[in-house]
Amino acid sequence: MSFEQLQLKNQLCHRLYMASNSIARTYRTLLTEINLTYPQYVVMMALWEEDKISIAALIEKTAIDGSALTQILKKMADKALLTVIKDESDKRKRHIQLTTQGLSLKHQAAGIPKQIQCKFNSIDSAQAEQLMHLLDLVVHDLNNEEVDSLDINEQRT
Amino acid sequence: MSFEQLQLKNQLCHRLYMASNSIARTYRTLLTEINLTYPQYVVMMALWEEDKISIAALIEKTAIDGSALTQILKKMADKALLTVIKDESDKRKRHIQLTTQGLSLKHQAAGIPKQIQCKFNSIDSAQAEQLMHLLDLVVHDLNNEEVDSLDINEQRT
DNA sequence: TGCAAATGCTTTGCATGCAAATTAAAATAT
DNA sequence: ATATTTTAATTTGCATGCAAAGCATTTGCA
Repeated sequence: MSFEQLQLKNQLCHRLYMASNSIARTYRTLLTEINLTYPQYVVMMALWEEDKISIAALIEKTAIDGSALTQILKKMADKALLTVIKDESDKRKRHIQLTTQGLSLKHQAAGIPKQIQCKFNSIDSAQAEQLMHLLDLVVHDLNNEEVDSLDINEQRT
Repeated sequence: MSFEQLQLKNQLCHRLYMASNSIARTYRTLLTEINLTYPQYVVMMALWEEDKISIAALIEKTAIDGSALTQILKKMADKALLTVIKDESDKRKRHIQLTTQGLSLKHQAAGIPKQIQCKFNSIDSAQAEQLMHLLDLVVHDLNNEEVDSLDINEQRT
């Protein structure tokens, strides 16, 4: 039996692990200046794009785990970046709304993407596109297992 | 001022975030069966490749943070997968050695890479290679900032 | 030789990510 | 109309990832 595939250097997953940690670490440094963590920054980006959305929509958009998001939103509310509003028509739902402070933070954050991009000296924009595309495929393959096998089943019947 | 770059869908980092989480989640399911977490599995892979290495070497090989690794190794020692051995020649150092049990786990884990690969239906091996290569570039760019700028300075003088 | 600086790890504190259990409210089925 | 199921979030418990501080040891140097 061969164990080559158990070698770390051959594993896509380990590359992803390292790359994801590296990038989070890089962001952390920049984000400390505006008092945000990386997931908090992701939430802010989602809300800067579309404000006053439901928590479910925020989960969908950010891909942050729901139970983690609850905690994150609580901290962000404590920092007066946003407000949690109960939906009167459906009392199970909550909506998130940015405060004036949360909105204005967008200007301070506007330079961050460029600062990150500056660090990528070995990759051109075409390669970045390619990378994003490949990562989308990975995520699709890993997350839509039930769906895909369902499709297969449907073809069978 | 344009805020396009603040859009989540345009961000490489968010792709990496999602992909890394997806893959960790996928492994988690498989690894539960052999009672390992993903970082613990990474440590095991490193040790299956080369046993009796120092903690520093393990950090180098796994890219796991040192302080986290201390905790992880403690738990793995509790599970009798490995032993921490003090280096008599340099009492600051420790070496990690697999137990018989830790060694034999390799056989139970041998099928895991293939099980993961089976889930990738949208990517062929060439694309996987490409992806790994691009991720290597990302990691290099983000981790070797000091080194690179040092090179530049050296060229200047 | 003697002591400051560098090493190799560990400890601490904080912020997730996630599975599983819980809670409250709304939608459905009978 | 009422019981059952589903949905939307929160709570809980465990395992990291990481920066910063702490601790023995070793090195390097005056």
